[in-house]
Amino acid sequence: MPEGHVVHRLAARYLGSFGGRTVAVSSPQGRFADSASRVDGRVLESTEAHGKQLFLGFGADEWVRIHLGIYGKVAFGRGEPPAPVGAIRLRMVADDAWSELRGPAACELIGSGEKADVVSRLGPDPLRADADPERAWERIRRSRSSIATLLMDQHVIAGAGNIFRAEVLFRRGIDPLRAGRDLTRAEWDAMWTDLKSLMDNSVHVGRIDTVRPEHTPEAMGRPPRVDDHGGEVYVYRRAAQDCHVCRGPISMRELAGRNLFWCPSCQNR
DNA sequence: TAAGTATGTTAAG
DNA sequence: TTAACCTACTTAC
Repeated sequence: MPEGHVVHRLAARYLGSFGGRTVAVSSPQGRFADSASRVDGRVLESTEAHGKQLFLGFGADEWVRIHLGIYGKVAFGRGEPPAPVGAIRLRMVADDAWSELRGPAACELIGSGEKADVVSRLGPDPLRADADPERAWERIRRSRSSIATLLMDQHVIAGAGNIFRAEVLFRRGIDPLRAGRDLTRAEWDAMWTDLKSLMDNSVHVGRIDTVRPEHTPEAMGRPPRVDDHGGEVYVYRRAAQDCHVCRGPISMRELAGRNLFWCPSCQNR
């Protein structure tokens, strides 16, 4: 379930459950076993999220870098940890808390230099206070790639994924296939501001809700909608369904290997 | 039992 | 542009 908001929530949760405490670290599945033994019994001192990258800090120079990929999940609990079930790559246990990481694309122990390298390759993360949207704009304003492609490129903007991309483009009325260099500065500023507020909200509520109050099914006099990804959205995974605003059909096509959703009538700018 | 699906990234061609 | 790779769960046969 991983776009950037999930990763920021995980950083807070790992810190809340284990920060400043001695933790038992293991890898029941085995693939992280050698590295786990090197931080086993140490104190988890800090956690950081940069886009979709999660870092768990042990001492000044040892970091567990986690990237959930498309399947990765973390379960947390209190009290005695359950017997291992399935492929648990990273298990962390303190005296009264435990966590289990399954299915990450990456889980590795790295030094602060490698961590800095990873972070330096990322674009600004709208969820971070130190984000500089100007860096993203410098890339976008020169690029022939579509804005839809650019929004998913972690070197341009870090943390947005397929849902935030589809939803912010809808909310700004922007045709996803427009080239980055054809966007105006005002359009970019509005998009960044909107993306930031959508992502901030998602960190707080733990799901992606993007539908404005005036467009909810209730406000539009329509039956409430149950979405299996858990949030209220305008276009994501709503191919061929009615647009909440104009009631025309939502479009879908594949773009760079990912499904792109948009409303051709509302997104004409 | 097999196939299909998923909010992602990387490497090979 | 395509395939490979992480894992669990749902649906079809």
